[in-house]
Amino acid sequence: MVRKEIKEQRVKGYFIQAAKEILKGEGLVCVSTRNVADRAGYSYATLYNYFKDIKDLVFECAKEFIDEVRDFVKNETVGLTAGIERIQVKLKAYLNYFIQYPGIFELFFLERVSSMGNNQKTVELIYTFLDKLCADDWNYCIEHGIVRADQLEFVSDHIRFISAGLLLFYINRRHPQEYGEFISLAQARIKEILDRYTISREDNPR
Amino acid sequence: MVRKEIKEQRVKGYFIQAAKEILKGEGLVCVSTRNVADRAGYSYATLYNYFKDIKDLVFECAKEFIDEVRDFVKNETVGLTAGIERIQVKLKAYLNYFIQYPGIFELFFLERVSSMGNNQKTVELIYTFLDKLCADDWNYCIEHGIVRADQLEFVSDHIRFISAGLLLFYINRRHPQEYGEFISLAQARIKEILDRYTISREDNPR
DNA sequence: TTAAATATATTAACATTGGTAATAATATGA
DNA sequence: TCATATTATTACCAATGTTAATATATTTAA
Repeated sequence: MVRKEIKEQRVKGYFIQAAKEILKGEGLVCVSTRNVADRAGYSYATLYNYFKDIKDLVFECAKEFIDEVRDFVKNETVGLTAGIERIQVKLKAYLNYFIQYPGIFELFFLERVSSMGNNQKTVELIYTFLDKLCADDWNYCIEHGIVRADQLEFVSDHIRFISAGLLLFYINRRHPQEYGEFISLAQARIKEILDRYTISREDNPR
Repeated sequence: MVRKEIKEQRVKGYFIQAAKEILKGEGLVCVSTRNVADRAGYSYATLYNYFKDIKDLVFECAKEFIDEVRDFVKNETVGLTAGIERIQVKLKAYLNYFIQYPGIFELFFLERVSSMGNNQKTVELIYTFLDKLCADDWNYCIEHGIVRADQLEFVSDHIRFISAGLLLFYINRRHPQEYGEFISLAQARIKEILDRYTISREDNPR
């Protein structure tokens, strides 16, 4: 019966919505069965009719947040054409999203892998997400001789590590203390990496 | 009375020792009042006569682990003289320590800042630790014109961010999957950064 | 040395978690 | 309408952090 599945998806959605709201507002630590169920308008035990356990629910949220980050970044880059400059804008938006919702940074990068059970696919999705986000731009850069194809992996990995490191210290350790300082620091650092691994237009033979 | 304080320190030490063992072996998640007290040979409530709460105990451990990492790194660099090569060796040892004891990485970098209460000094100690570890070497490099003084902060920060990012993805996300791959990746990346910000001996005017 | 005072440790209890099983309520189909 | 299947809830359990009351050592003073 299809009607049954529609209903099931609907109720699942209520729980996911509630958990997402808590994650965004109060962070992972506040996502408890009681808390989520209260907000969804159900008893906490009902949650177990729709999710294996609380981690299962949290990872359903993660999946949806991936789309949300993508949309957020897309929204910040409307009208821009592919290339190094757009990578910088995308990265800024990417960092800003996690600063706005530290709970989601926590969920994406800090949550213990042990607690993810069989959600390895979601973990992989998160890991490769930044690369996919900038894939068009990297392709453009390679096609136009702005980045050497054999250096692509190194530079994109480098940016991934730096971004995670920056966010980790800013969100989790308050270094630097001010947002303005963080963002200018981050941008300078990203610019430096991109400069290092790109061939400027003047030098570009084509 | 001094005797009283000696005894107090002694019992405190038993709890800290027990907690450290659990942290090293099973990680932060297993450090519970009951678990620690059992291992220390006391009731769980006794713990509260010596520590404000469980986080207080955990941060006492953190302080001791800082010394432990320092010793570990020192031990791996006996006989080496100050300079870029020693920084590389120190960084390798630093990374290896956290890979050997992921629970301590978790404690140092992943534990929520909110749960640290008034231990801001310890947080600061952890944050500046890597710089202090390499301070002699950086000084040597500046004095010998190997590193430009005005670039020191940038490069040492860069290394901090990259190290944290590398460890985060390896320990918490299993990327890359193999230790061998991780260490060669990490070393290549650190070497690249150091090369970029150092003036090679041949180029060195002195 | 022994009784009072102090310090230390333990038990009992509470609240909050995640999670399960039995039960109640509701919807579905003949 | 009534039996059946589905869905939600209550009542529980075990583990956690934490506190208060109580028991047990230890020290101090007579």
